[in-house]
Amino acid sequence: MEGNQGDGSSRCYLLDVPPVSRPSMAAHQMEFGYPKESFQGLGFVVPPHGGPFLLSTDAVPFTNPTTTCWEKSLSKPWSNEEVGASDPNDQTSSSKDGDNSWWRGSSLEKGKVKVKRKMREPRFCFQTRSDVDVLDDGYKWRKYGQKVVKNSLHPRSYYRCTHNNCRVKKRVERLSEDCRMVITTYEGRHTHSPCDDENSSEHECFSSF
DNA sequence: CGATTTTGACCGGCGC
DNA sequence: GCGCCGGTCAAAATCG
Repeated sequence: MEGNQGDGSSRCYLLDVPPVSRPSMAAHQMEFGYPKESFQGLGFVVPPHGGPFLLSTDAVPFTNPTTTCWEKSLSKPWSNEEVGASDPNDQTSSSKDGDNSWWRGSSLEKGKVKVKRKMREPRFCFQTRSDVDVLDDGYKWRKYGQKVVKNSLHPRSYYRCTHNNCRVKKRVERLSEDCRMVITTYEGRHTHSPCDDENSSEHECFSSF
């Protein structure tokens, strides 16, 4: 167990999103409460365009008592078999096997080895207090599944970035103890900037990182 | 009409 | 080896 997942670059952060938060938070998004350097210091893998994911309009700093930040313990160490590079920053690893077709890629040879796609993608887990499930982080997501998981009363939703070359995924689930708390887990890194998706001028600020 | 969501089935990994 | 569980696929339904 140990020694294998110490590397798991999964971090969790707790943010506090005011109840008025709407699916369009991005309209008035702002950087977390802290500079992106903070994330890097924590082992955060910053997406190509800069900072990680922008979420809350009311992000609280780590020093705030209501904020928790923990490293997500992975039951599965995301075996990084050969996906090699072992460096999540190595973007080539993600572009080599997927040739951008996440939706058709595996439809073929269904009976065969599905894929050894157990690559260790960087994962960030945010715990936010919000009444909306999907926080608008500037990217466009498409839901591809929903599952009821064992330890949670609420179903977990699976989303993928709709951008062509981007295979970033995210899982969204609510805490069973507190249905106002939403846990969003991002997996992978975007190969594009948010405004690339939305092409809505509102997001231009994203690319400034 | 195209894009997105829903939903059940399928598959692989892991624990027992 | 078997069963459980999480994650993904894909067809159908729904939405804009």
